[in-house]
Amino acid sequence: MVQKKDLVGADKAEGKRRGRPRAYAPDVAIGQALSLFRRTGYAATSLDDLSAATGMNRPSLYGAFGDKRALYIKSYHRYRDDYTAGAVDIFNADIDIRERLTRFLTLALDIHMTGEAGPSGCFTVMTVASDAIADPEIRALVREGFKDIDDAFVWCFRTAIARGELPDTIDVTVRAQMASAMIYLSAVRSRAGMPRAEIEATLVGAVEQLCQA
Amino acid sequence: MVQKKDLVGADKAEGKRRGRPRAYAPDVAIGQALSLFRRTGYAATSLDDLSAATGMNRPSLYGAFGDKRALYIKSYHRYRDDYTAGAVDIFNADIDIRERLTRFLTLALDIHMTGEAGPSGCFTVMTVASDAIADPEIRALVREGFKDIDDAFVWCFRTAIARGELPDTIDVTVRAQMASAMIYLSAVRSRAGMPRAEIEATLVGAVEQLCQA
DNA sequence: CCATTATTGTGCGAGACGGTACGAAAATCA
DNA sequence: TGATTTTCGTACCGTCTCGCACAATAATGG
Repeated sequence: MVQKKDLVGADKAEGKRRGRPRAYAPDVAIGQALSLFRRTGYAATSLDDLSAATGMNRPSLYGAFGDKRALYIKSYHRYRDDYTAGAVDIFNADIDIRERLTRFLTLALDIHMTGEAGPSGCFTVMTVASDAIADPEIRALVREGFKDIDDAFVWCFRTAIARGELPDTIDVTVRAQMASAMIYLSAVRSRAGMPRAEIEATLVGAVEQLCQA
Repeated sequence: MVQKKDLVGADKAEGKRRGRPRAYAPDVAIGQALSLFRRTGYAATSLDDLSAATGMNRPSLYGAFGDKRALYIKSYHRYRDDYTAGAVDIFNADIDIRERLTRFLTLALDIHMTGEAGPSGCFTVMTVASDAIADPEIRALVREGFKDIDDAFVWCFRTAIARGELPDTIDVTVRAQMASAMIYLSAVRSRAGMPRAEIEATLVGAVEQLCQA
């Protein structure tokens, strides 16, 4: 949970920094903060908890990332970056619609299932369900996140039509949003503690249903 | 937000109580607590907030419902009761599968859209996304809630097959869970602030898709 | 009219919380 | 070595938090 004090490698790109070296790697700390935020949510996660999880004391935490809200937003961006990194391969792969949807939903399930103390679910859904959604900036991030997923699935179905795998009579928008809904299902049920196999079976069945002509 | 001090009618069924009369109606207070919990979540809602929302001071709140956790659980039961009350009519109605699914999803959307300061979403999804999910009892309640909705949709599709509206070759379980997923979509997107018409259009399209032979 | 019962509401106390000031520590630079 | 720069880490502030003690209040019972 806590970073090692030595061998941080914080000064990888830039030349030797002037003062006392940092005892942490900022990107590692963000990852640990993200883990904790995902497990316990925004309000229930204290700065002391974050301090313990990152191995940084509160002032360092504040100095490096700003206040709790700023750290949360940085964690959110980290989450999104991790997510999209995994999605790129699926976009580029030369596979049919069933395979593509399956990979997307499996990727989501993988992410939702991660967590040191049980599955943590989807950070975006966590955020929308928290009081943090009252914050306009966070609200905008969340909506953007949902839209990106919708767009990804729209692209999937359009590509499938272009490849002749589905007729162009289907309602691409509706199918894409139903696929998004299956991600919400994965998020919610994984966090509720339902067994992975059960959720996976549902997703597989949904893919089949969504790929019907 | 705050209950009127007079004309409570707390002593409706039981005979005259002995001591000083209550300045609140317990069921009204639970409803107000539920509203607040739905808006701000478990951790971010303080007893002071609940006190202000119900018009009861903290000691009365504590004496009447126990601590915050107990009040949350009571609020959850209230939410479920309200929900199921609306669902009964839909179960009993002599309507086809499209109409039945539409009514269920519209009922869900109605609930998710309620809230004094914008849509509050689904209390069950809020709970699963909060740190309260670490509590075994609350966890069990949530899973039970999800299962009930699944079962309701399974019943819908089975009934549709029995009425000859759908072939018995469809995967009832998968379709039911996809319908549940559309409820999660309603919950998540309403709280994210997406316009009702947009969500409604998605639900309508999904019903059509789910009722395809 | 007084005792009894039940609730109200002020107000307290110990602790957690977010955030920050300030001196100690550890590096580089001259 | 000594000055400078940057970070670390203790210690602290004001506020909020939950939960409860205790007296005032308002009803009923005799």
